[in-house]
Amino acid sequence: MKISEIADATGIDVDTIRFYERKGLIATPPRLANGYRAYGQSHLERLAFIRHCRALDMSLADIRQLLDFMVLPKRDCDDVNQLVDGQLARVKARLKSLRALEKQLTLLRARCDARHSTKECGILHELVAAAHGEACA
Amino acid sequence: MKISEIADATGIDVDTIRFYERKGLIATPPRLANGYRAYGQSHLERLAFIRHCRALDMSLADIRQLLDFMVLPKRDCDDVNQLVDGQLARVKARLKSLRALEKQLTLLRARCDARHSTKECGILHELVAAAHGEACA
DNA sequence: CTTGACATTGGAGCAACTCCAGGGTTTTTA
DNA sequence: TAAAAACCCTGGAGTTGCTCCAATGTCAAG
Repeated sequence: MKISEIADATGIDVDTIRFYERKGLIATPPRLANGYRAYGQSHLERLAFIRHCRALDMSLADIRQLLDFMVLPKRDCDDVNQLVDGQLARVKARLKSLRALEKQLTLLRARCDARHSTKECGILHELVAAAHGEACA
Repeated sequence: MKISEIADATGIDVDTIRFYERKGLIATPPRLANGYRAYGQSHLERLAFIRHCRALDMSLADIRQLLDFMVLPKRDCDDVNQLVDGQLARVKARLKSLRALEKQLTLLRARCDARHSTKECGILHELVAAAHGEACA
């Protein structure tokens, strides 16, 4: 497989694949006579795995760990569990703060629907006032 | 005010304040005889405003726009509204994808509670299988 | 035989900081 | 009073996960 073919097969950008190689996430593939990278089944599987984990928003560092776990089976999989737990915790935390954010922004947006001069803009007023309040709190 | 004082007052890191200055988000403050930056009330307000907007997860580019709107009042504040709407849309989209993510991760996590060899780890199996499915879909 | 699509490399750029070295200044403490 | 700690300065590098670029080489089709 040439790089664009494996890119199509995995849905990962060509540049990104080369980037993963530089980062050591995938093995450097053998080359054809012309110097083109020649990928095989193992690369495809590894890249598909990476893509799936990235879709779960895992960091490359975490993914690297998971890949290591697979290659070097340790005594137990507590490490894997911890990793997923950590990721889940991060996602939950981010969800919480985003929900608060949505509320704030919705309130803010409600401040301005009618008025029509920037000087009088309810949103800007609100932002300034809120900033004031925060600075002096 | 010296930089660490305004940093304390606004809750923004000293390095970040200098970074904002380099980026042109705040005016370059006058200097004391010894070359230290000397901030005044206007800087404080502007920084507090920036901090508040950052807390709403707005980009520096958006914040720059808001600051411009305040200084140069235009005919109406549709621009401000659009900006906030855009931000709200981004937050909502991110929330949606994070909720899906949370579900996925929770399911994944449920795969492994008991088994205890990495070779047998339900999570890893699941990730590999899912990646397979995706690659062949 | 030229045109176009692909491949290679190294390096720069993005956001939004964060940290560092290597210097100078001011304040505190012994 | 002197040494130590805490602050300030600058310019630049590092972070994450790509993304895009130029300059060059290779290959398939019309």
